[in-house]
This record gives sequence, structure tokens and C-alpha cells, in this order.
Amino acid sequence: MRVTREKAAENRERIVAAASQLFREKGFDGVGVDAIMAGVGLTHGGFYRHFRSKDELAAEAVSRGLAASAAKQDDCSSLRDFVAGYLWPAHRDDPGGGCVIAALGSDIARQGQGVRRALTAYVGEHLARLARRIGGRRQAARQRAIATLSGLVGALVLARAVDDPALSDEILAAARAACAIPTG
Amino acid sequence: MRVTREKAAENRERIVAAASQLFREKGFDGVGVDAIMAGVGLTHGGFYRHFRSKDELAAEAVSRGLAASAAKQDDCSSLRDFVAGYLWPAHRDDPGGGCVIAALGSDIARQGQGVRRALTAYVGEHLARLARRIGGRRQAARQRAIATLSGLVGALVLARAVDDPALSDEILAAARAACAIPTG
DNA sequence: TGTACATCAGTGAACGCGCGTTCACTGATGTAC
DNA sequence: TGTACATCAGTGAACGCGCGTTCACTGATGTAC
Repeated sequence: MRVTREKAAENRERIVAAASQLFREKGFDGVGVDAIMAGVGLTHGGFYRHFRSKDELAAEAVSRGLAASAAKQDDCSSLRDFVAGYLWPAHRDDPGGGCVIAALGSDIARQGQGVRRALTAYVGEHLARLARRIGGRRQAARQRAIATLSGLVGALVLARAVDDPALSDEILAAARAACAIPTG
Repeated sequence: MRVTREKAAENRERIVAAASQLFREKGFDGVGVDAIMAGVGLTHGGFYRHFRSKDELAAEAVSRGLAASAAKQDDCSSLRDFVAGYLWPAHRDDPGGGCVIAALGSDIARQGQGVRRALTAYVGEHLARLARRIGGRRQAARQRAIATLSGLVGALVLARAVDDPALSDEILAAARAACAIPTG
């Protein structure tokens, strides 16, 4: 059942996209190769024609998710819009389509070098972009960028971890207010 | 090989303590019941005389770790000391003995109700304690408490996830500066 | 353009391993008299 | 206090299951002539 090169390339892309979403929803250990392949309508055996291992896919899936985040940030006309969107309940309730760092953050420290390198590169770029938007003196802008990113990630992690909807909403709202005021 | 009631109770405590540390180091899925029991010098078979399931142990281990965090905060004479200690490289490099939320945050959202309830209760208390220390108008203090906790958790998650030691140190330092200034 | 052959994406069974959990058993502890 | 029996914390083998990975096979695609 060989397929065209184009079809094979498309399948590979779809595997990465499905993995990216599923890992964010259920964690790296929460999804198997079979579930990922089934999500694309294929069987698990063919997986190793595309990737050397599940780890290799994880690194690509994380990269993909981070690139999507970067694109999303570029689409925002203002920093305030980005912050508000990030800390909105809709984002909290859709980990599979949202920020990779918030969804997998504490796991990433325990992942292989591929995943961690992808994240490191992204964090570097993201901080630079944020600092540019914040403006002002270079040093101060960078410090604020770090504080802003930390606040965003931490608030989303907390809002998702907590079991009480009212508290979760309150965390998002408070973080929105705190992040938005000092950065304009 | 029955042991005294006191010894059995002590063993139970040690299992919870070992699990609390190991889960923080390797994640819930990264440690098995056998590894936890071996860490206490027992064999895995006896586990179920103490706990109904691994999930039940996870909930207790999370509670234990959170209680330790609360005690640690109470030991700090000032909020600034607490923030500085939290964002210190030694804490980053010792997840097993550190903050449960930073070590397991994104996983907790996917855990069972026992774990999530334990966390929710702790976050509520922690925010109240932080707000009391921050002082000022009730509403503003609470908002600042949420922003501070978010900033701490997010910064530690980022500092651990990133692969580059210099960037990791920079994140900690910037977050220390950002959290310390507005809260005094 | 047509034909013959090589390639290889995808299939589905199988393998090996580790994990959570169960269970029959052991023997020291706890208890009833 | 001493004795006989019940209890039960801990042991280690076993079970069932799911997972990552491998492999022989299929048959459509790609390629060489």
C-alpha cells in the first residue's frame, strides 16, 4: 500500500500535528504511538518509517507547538491583547491547542535533549520579541519580558491545576490585571 | 514478618516522604510503586497494606509536599526572603525537595480528584498567607498575591525547562528582581 | 509511451519489557484467657 | 505472668495489560530502459 511522496509527506505533517495536540492534552506519557497514529487514521506499524523514536517525534511536536505560539503572538496587535488572550478561559480550557510551556512545562525539564533544545531556542526568541514590544531601556525591557512570560505561564498552570472554577477564573483575571498594567 | 504498629506507621510515613520526593524528581509516571518501596528499603508487595492505589499515595504525597512548602514560607522572616529562596539556583537544582507546583504543575491538571483537591486547598491558603504579608487594601493585596505566586511558579518552571545555564540563571535573577520590587 | 523491476509507505502480528495490582505465604506482634 | 491463638505487615512470585519497537509482508508508486 505504498502512497505518493506528497501523501507520505502530508501524513508525516499530520502525525506531528496530532502528536503536538495530544501531548499537550495528556502529557508525553499519556499518549502512545498507537493513539497518535490512530488520530491520523493510520496504524502504529508505519510510525517508524517517519521517525526514529517517540522521543524524536516529541521534539518535533514541541517545536511545532512553539512555532504556532510564536505565530499567534505575532498576530496580536498589542501586548495587552496577547496577554488577555493567553489568560482567557478559552485558552485554559484548550490545552491541546494552546501554549506548550504551560501544558508540558514541568515535564520538559525531564525530557531528552531534543525537546529541551527546541524549547530553549523558542524561549530565547520569545523573550526577545516580548522585550522589543515592551520597549524602553534594553536591560529593563528584558527583565520585564522575563517577568511577563513567567507570570503568564505560572498563572495558566495554576488556573489549570486548581479544582475550583471560581478560583481558577480569579487567578486568570488577577494575572491579566497584573501583567497588563505595568506593560501597557 | 509482622512489625510493631509504631514501625508500620513510621514505614507509611517514610513511603509518603519518599514518594513525595521521587514524584517531584521524575514525575508521577516516572516512578513506579517498586521504586518507591525500594527507596524505603521494602518490597513492592507490602504497598497495598498502606494504600488502596498509587493514585491514593499520589494525593498524600502531594499534600505532604505542599505542607512542607507552607512551613518553609512561614520560616521566612520576610516576603523578600521567601521570593529570593524560591528563585535561587539551589531550589531550581533540587526539584525533589522543592515546590510541588513547579515540579508537577502541568501534570496535576491531568491527575485524579484527590491530587487536585489537595492542591486547590493549598493554593487557597497560600494566597491568603501571601496577601496577608503583602498588606494594603484587601482586593489589591489578593491580586498581588496571585501575580506573585504565578511569577514564582512560572519562572521556576522556565528556569528548569531551559537547556542553557546562563539563560536559566538570568530568568531566576530577573524574576527575583521583578517580584521583589513591587512587593517590598 | 510502455514495460519490468525496485522501492518503500503502510499493515498487522509479534516481542520484550515494565508497571500496577493480586495473592498465598511467613512469622513476629497483639490479644484473650 | 504465661500460654495459645488470631492478626496482619511484609515477602516474592505471578497476572494482565499496555507500551515502544521490530518484522515479514503487501501492493501502489517511482524509475530505468
